[in-house]
Amino acid sequence: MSLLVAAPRPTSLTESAYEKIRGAILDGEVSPGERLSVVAVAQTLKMSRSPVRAAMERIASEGLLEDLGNGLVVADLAPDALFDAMEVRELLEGRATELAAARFPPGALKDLAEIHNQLVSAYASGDPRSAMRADLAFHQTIQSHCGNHALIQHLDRIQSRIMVVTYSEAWSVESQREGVPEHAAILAAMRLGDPLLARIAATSHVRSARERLQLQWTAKQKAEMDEPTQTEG
Amino acid sequence: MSLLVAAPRPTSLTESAYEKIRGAILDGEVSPGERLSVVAVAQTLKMSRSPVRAAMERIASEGLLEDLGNGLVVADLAPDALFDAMEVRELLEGRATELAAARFPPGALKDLAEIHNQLVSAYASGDPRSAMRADLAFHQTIQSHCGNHALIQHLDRIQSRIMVVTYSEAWSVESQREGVPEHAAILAAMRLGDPLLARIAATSHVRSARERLQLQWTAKQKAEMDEPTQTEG
DNA sequence: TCACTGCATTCTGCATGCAGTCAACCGCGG
DNA sequence: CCGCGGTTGACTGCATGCAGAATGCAGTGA
Repeated sequence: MSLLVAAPRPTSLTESAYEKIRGAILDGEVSPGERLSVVAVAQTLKMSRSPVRAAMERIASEGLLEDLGNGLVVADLAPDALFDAMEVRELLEGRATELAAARFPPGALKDLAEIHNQLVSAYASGDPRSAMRADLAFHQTIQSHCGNHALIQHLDRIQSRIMVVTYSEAWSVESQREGVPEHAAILAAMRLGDPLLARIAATSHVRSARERLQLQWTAKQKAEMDEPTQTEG
Repeated sequence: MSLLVAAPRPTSLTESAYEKIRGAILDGEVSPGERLSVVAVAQTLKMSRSPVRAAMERIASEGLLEDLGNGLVVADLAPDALFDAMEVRELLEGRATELAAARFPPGALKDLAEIHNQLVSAYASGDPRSAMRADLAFHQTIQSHCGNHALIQHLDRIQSRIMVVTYSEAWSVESQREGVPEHAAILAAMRLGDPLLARIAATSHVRSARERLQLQWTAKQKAEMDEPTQTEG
């Protein structure tokens, strides 16, 4: 929900609103481009505008909402920006996985294998939402043991932004299925406790994911070129 | 001031407050640990509490202010956290410099050389504040040409956090003087337009800076061990 | 002298009023 | 039928009121 960076118990209304709104965005309940008005959300959440407004501004500063002069819309990422973000993630994730491999506790290793199994079965049963969740949990479990909090924070943020976009139907989760063997490779590297291998596995996994998205995008572009807006012609 | 991520003209009071407060923190006008109350700042800035509060919450979400239950204090970083941040910066900066080297425009090259000269003369005249400013400008000039906006954003944020701490007197700017030849190496790599060389130069520069800070820290620790708080003994 | 208690001040967090602004919609003229 | 201006509605941004909580201080008692 709040991805990885631990959130304190919602002691204030603002905190509560923050978690709910952010959760809704990350869960794909509201889609990129969709507009969120303070008053509407405040009514839904049954609180006044102040805490809602504060929460939304905070989310906006994290890049999940975009301030379009009037109102706030769920942030979308142009394909190029998405690929840029994936590149940053590749860097950070590679390092985090490397660090984690050197100090990964056996208990977490079991958890990781379990999550991996969930991922596989989620794909088997054709449940993309669960698959994305498991995918995220897989990476977060590793990251949480890297021992560098700044690294975790930045990964958390960039993953959030990526997730919001890839949740949307525009990016078929299907193609990410190909990432499963790559996950297996990462898992194996963690089992071996081999930092270098882990880093390579993680890095190439993220890069492959990006390349799949890019392929998908160019294919879509081509399709639109061949068949322009149906209203025309 | 706002480091790198371009800020729109302060069209709203909130934006104006944001820039002023953030600028004050980054310029070291308020030190880590210092407390900022909304009402006090609002009076100073001659506006109501609402925009000030919004600005401060935003800055807090960026990690420059810390919410200590009551009030907001300028964020400090424990030494370990600082070193962690430097490690992230090393990763990102290396990549950004590599990307920039491959596409660095000649005009920017002149600017970069100019900034480098400013840095050198700032050290020569013993002006640490100007030196830090020039140091920052040097890296930002490079980063701004890396072509990856997400990368720039994350670098901006992590540099901000690092700056706030290193501005404080606890970290002698003096030792950073040793970084000058490293800057020269980066400049040379940019002149050559050699991405790999640029990356190595940038990476080792940041790593060296971190190691200098670490040395300084352990030395300070040792000194405190030898001579505990003067009130004792 | 030191510890404790009660008070007063101050602050945060939230609610709400108000003005300016933007957008959509409707009706009118060409 | 289409374009255009006016009107209405809604929403944002800012100001401010208010209750609860925390903090610091003064005064008292040991």
